[in-house]
Amino acid sequence: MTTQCKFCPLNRKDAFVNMSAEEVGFMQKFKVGELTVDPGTPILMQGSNAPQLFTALSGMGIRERHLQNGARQVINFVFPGDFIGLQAGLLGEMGHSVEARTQMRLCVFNRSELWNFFKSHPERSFDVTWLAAMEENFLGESLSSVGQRTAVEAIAWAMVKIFQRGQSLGFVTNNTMDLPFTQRDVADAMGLSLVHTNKTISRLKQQQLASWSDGQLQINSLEALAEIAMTELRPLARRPLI
Amino acid sequence: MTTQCKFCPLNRKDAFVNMSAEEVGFMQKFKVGELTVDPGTPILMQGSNAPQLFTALSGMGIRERHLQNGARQVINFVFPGDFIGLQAGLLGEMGHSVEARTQMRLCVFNRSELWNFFKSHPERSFDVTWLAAMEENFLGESLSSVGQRTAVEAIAWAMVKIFQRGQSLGFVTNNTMDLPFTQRDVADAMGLSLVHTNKTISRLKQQQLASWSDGQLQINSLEALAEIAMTELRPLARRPLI
DNA sequence: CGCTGCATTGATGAGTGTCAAAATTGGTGG
DNA sequence: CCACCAATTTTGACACTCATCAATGCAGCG
Repeated sequence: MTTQCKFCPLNRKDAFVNMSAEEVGFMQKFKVGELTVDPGTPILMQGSNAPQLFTALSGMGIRERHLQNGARQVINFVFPGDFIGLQAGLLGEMGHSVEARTQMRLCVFNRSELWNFFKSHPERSFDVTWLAAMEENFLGESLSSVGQRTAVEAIAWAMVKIFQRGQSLGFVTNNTMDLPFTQRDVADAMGLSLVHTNKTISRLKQQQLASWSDGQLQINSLEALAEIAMTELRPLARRPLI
Repeated sequence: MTTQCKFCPLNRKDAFVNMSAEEVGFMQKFKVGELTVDPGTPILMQGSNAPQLFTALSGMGIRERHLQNGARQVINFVFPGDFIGLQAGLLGEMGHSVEARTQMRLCVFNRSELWNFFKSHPERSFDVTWLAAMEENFLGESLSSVGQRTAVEAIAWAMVKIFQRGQSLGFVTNNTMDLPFTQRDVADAMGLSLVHTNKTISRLKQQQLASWSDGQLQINSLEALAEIAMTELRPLARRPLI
């Protein structure tokens, strides 16, 4: 027997909407197991018709999409609480791959149950849709970054977004959090070359705004970064857990 | 009394999943009216908390997002059958604006009814989520275009996507369809400058691949374009109508 | 100890952006 | 029907951000 949902460590974090005991009970039935994967492990493959859906319990990863010429676009970064596989669950095919960047613990659901989900628990299906809308919203912001922001602006924006997400999950102490991603990941996320990304990051470091080395991201002034990124610092909404 | 749903012209197109008479009846109650707007009219505003949701019945438009420095990212193009306002309906705030590019006829729903929707008609709420997942998928593709494709590739990609959508809606005759967008719209969609977009389009015209002038897009070889764009030509899935 | 992957740095050049102006189109009113 | 205006498209010249190439350093690891 895997860990019970009522002991789920995420449900206690205030980044998330708390579930009622009844809801937890229902989710428990929906859950079919737990999966732990090592860094680098592919979790879902672009184009695949995966039978399983996941919620990230711990660890981080990336969503990425490959083009025919080998180019890679990182769609976004995966944090604990993220729901993985919505596209497979609904469309029958993933538009992107998901890959672990740290060791990750995943809560596993059965895709075939998704429909029961909608039928019997409208609140929960509403939550799924809420997450989808949130994702759509975020991708719109990303698109604006890649399309309209300069390299510095884009990287400042990415740092702000990542850092805020980290804060909400309690990953930040002393303005510092662990970042398991490579500079190539960030470069591919912002549509920049690795070299230029590297140079841009060092520029931000010189300006004492943010430093990222040895897998540690330290932000000196989130406000200053947000200013550069032309984005507003707003507290993140509480997310529902699936 | 506005036009009845059972006479909705979209429901007959084979781009869409057909609704049962019972479903149509339910949607009829959900519908609160119809709205016709002129080209250039803003339909929803970024940041607004709109009380109404729409389904485009006819005409085209764009979703766009503005940055603080005035830059604009076109998120995507709106075609008949598209559901507009999901973010407002679920998140309470739009992440982007929607603006008409031709005269548009819109089916108007009341946002406050959305929850009843989920509660009483799981199939329909499933459809809403399906559309959200589809949108997420598309935005991932767009992100890849803006981030990884060159100017020619990106514009070829955009043409393929628009043309395919046009085909599925019956807008194409003689390999030609009406395009009410400006080159600036396309430029802002692909993260390119207006000038470079213009020159790239003329290059495609010289190569006899596609010509776009006088609001008419003519595609000579969709296959060749798709090849350049590094994308596969797959028939579009039937979309549910909301 | 020699891999291999990642970060870092310098040099060079190409793809795109910016600027500016002319050509074209469409709409409006005299 | 013509004159005028605004919006859009088109073209040319030039500048610059950013990509590419290449080499070095550095850490982890079998």
